[in-house]
Amino acid sequence: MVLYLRLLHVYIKMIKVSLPDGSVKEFNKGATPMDVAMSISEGLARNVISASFNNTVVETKTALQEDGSLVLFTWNDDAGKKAFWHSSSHIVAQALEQLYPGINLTIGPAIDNGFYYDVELPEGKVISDKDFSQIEKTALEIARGKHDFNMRSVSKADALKKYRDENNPYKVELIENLEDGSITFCDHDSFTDLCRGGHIPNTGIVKAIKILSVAGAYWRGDENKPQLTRLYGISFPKQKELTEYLELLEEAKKRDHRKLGKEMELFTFSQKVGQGLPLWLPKGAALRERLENFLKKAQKKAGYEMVVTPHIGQKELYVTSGHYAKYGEDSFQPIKTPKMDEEFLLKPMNCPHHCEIYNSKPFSYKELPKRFAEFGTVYRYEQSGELHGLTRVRGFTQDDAHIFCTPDQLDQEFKDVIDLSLYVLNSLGFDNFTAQVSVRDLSKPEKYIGSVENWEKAENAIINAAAEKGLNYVVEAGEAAFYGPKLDFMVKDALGRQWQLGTIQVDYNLPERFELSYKGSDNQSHRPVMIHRAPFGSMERFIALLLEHTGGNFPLWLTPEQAVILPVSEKHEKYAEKVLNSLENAEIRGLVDSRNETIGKKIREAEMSKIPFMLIVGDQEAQDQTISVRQHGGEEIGTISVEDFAQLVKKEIETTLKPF
RNA sequence: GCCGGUGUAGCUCAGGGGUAGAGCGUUUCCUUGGUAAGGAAGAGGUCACGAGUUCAAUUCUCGUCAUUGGCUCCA
Repeated sequence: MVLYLRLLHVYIKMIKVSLPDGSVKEFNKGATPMDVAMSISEGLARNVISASFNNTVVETKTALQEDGSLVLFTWNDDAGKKAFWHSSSHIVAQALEQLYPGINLTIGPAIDNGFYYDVELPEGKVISDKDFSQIEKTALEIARGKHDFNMRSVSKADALKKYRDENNPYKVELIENLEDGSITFCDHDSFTDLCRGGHIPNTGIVKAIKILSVAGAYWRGDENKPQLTRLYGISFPKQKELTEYLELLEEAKKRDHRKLGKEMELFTFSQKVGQGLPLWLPKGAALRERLENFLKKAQKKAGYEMVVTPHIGQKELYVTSGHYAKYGEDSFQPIKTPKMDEEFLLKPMNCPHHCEIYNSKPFSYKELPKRFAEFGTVYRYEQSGELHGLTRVRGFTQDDAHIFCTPDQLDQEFKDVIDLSLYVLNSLGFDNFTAQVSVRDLSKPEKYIGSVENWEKAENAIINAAAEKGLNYVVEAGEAAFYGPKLDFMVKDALGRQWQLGTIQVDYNLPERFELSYKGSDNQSHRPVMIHRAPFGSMERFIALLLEHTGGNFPLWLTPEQAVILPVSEKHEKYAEKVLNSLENAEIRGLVDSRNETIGKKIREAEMSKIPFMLIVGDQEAQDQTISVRQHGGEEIGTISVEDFAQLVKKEIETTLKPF
């Protein structure tokens, strides 16, 4: 019977299309997603720009040949935007072909915010931002032509011939890696491009195109291959949306930590000191101290012990750890001493030092885990082009700690570190982070040291812990450190770029290399497991992201001077001090002597420093034993008593800094 | 390291082959004890650095350094 029905379907050329709402509709074989949209409503048909059929991206005019599930996408769907932006990259490519005859196109995918196209320009040509408006204009003219996007299959031989004739080695390379029969081109207007599909119906839907930037990008991401010119762009179905997007970018720039750091006098750089070596100004140093104390407190409760190690170590130390072999050449070069053959390296990480601390005395299994913590400043010779404000520097301080434990304790320790990391992120208002589990690239075993067995153990331990803690995590192959897999907490900056903050890494290799051991209950010597971890990651990057997230408006307890108390004349100073003293229990400081300064100036200074609470103390207040409290920005909270204010501050601190 | 951009007063920026400008800030004085207050007067720049072209370079060219958007990298 079933067979009969199926045959009947084939006979009358009908297909069943199931839709996301669960409904199933019948259509003539060869119906397109656009036909399906039309059958639902005209409005939907006007807005549908892309579709997926049986989980494969299709065009809106792809003829459906079999039963299956169909999802229609509009501009409001991510998949719709992808199709829109990818189609836009075709339009821009056509504009580039018109403007730069002899150009070689390579690839032009959609990305999270827009699209890019990698091209090889004709000899001697460059594109700079001055050329953007011309490209945008040309692309828009093409778009206005309302040209349909049409897919067609091409044989491998024909495809190769086309691009060999055009002398485009990049497309040839791409096609050579494709299977004959699966190769498709996409045409619109007079333009043709190798493409696997996913386009909007026609170019006319694209109403606004903006070229955002130009950059160099290596072919296939390989720095040994030719460098192409990459144009980044974005497009919208309405001009207004482009304007809004550009305004959003402007807003984001205001939260740039480099701008805020300068305004708030937190840190600076000096050409004389050197590239990528931040100088912390008094207010920035105070902020760092606050953060350090916050973490130290939590770590103390979690059973960590502080240690201190020097900033340099003998070369031999890093040869033992394996870091020298891996990074020696590309690092700050050894420091010589008057003695022959004696070389020291600036420490690029704290682990080897901490291993030697562990080695300073024998441990029983009863004493484990040992948790050694240090705010350790390290130096890494990052490529000059990679330096970026405080997020990528050459000298930075890790909130580092190494946990030495028995294999049995690993799971629990790892989970405890996850808890600590989450506590840190949550306390400081980072709610939008993702967890990334970085594992080996199995195809490149030469990149990693240590036994396969240990790697598998470590990777499983991390994935289990992440799953059990309910983290929203992704697994990235090939992102592991050379000595072990890791779990990183990723946070986006103001412009949406992802940065790694906290990190937790399982390491079976260093204990091996440093011959670490403990005496087990069986009276035998055993190898401990090591966890590297840094909940902030580095003070520098963490503060950078904290600035971009808060726009500089920190929770009360974080600012160097949380409250300014402004006695308006000498006779009120005693009273101001009383206010101060009553607040001191709540960790408030910062009496500013304002005797010889005008009120307005002090207020201005306070506001510029983004101090969230300001107290003005005068006759009235002294008499009533009250304070008038204003929040940053000038909004008056009200008049309250000294005691109430102290309570308010205490409450603020308690709610912000939940006990760990 | 590579491909683009940028570098002018403390900050934000304009200018442009004839050795410099604005706003804000800063200094002094006056006014005002109350929320980025008003008035007056001043200070402050080898126009990142070096070389070249030129009668003349801050301006044009090249190099260096720094910075910035990407790529590669990220212990």
